[in-house]
Amino acid sequence: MSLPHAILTALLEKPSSGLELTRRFDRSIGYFWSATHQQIYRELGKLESDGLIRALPSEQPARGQKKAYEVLPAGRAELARWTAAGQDPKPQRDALLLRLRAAAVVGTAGLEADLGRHLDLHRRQLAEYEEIERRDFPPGRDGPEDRLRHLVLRAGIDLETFWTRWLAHALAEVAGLSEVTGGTASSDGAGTTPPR
Amino acid sequence: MSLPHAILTALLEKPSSGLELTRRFDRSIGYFWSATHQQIYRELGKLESDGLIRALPSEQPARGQKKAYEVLPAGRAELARWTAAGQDPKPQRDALLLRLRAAAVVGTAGLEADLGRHLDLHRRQLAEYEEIERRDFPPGRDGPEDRLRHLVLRAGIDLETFWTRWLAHALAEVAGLSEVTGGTASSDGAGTTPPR
DNA sequence: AAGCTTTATGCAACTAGTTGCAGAACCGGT
DNA sequence: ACCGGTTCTGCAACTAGTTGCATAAAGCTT
Repeated sequence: MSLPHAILTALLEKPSSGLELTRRFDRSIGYFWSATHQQIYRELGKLESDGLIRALPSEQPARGQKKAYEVLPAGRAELARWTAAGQDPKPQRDALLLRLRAAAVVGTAGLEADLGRHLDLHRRQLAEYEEIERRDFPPGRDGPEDRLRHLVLRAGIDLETFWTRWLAHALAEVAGLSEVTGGTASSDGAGTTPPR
Repeated sequence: MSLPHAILTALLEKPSSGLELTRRFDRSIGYFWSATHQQIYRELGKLESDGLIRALPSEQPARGQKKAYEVLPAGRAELARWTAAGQDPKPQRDALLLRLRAAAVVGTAGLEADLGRHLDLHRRQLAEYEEIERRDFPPGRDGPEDRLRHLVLRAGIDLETFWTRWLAHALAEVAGLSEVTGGTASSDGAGTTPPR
């Protein structure tokens, strides 16, 4: 139940149309709460009919016509309420870790390439975050809002740093394994599931 | 599309009934791929009708009666296929970071308590992981399967370490902010959304 | 043996997120 | 003025995950 609040936040930062929101989700907000344009349009409709946002009155709002929204007081209040409320963390889901665990049972064949690809992706993301930090948070700018936003960015940077390190380590480990066993570790499951 | 593979992995490690699987998901597998008993029962049915697993023939399988499953060769093959195949990482979703960003706009009121609660949860999880490491990976045990499983556990430990550190830092930062502004930073949105 | 609790399996309905497609305006070039 | 690509909005159908409840057997209690 966070998408509407992600949208409210984005709209408070700057009133936007559906597509503008989509683009901003692809850049900044989407780094920790991604959404497709479909979700966004649907949610905008819902938020409007709930009276939390409204379409800025401009040109006639026809199909294929840009339509910008702004947050109403009720929307700001709802966002404040949600921000203050406690929430339990969502259960984790990480397919890569799961695959590593599966590899312990069925063998590591084919894993290396994908680990490398992930490493590359995380390196890129890290570089992007660092670029943003350089651009948006030069030493000096540190009003309350900046400090909070910087904190969030730091989480992103540190997370990507963690993943690049871990993936590099994992890659070395997996490479070591396939070297020893000649391509696949325990691909017959011996040692874990004894043949019956 | 990872749940069936999580189940196959778990069943290869040890044939189990639905409830046993559920419990094991709550402990080890669920740390990086959680699932409710509902998902598991449904998926077991699907996997069985697809011929990837089968019910161990034992007592008559009536309702309210334990029914254990084991993986068939086709299931092992499917798991190996999936493990080897490359997959794009799922888009990130982190409600806490989102809330911090919202707080930059609507104020930090009420955040501190919840940050503290999250810190506590992550500390507990970290302690649990470290306990598992002590118990299951004493120095010496390092066959191929152990190395891979240990690698996964290390990811968990390092992630939780990261979060506890970051949360402690965030908590200090937020406390500093509310001290300066008297409880809420920029709760009227000034500075970000100039009043029109 | 009658009732209560726990264990185990499962159905049905719902919410959130994804994918594929389509239609209207707008913006160039010819 | 017409055509073709791009922008912008949106519907419909699907997949994955969650919540609430039902039902059957087994074990314990009196």
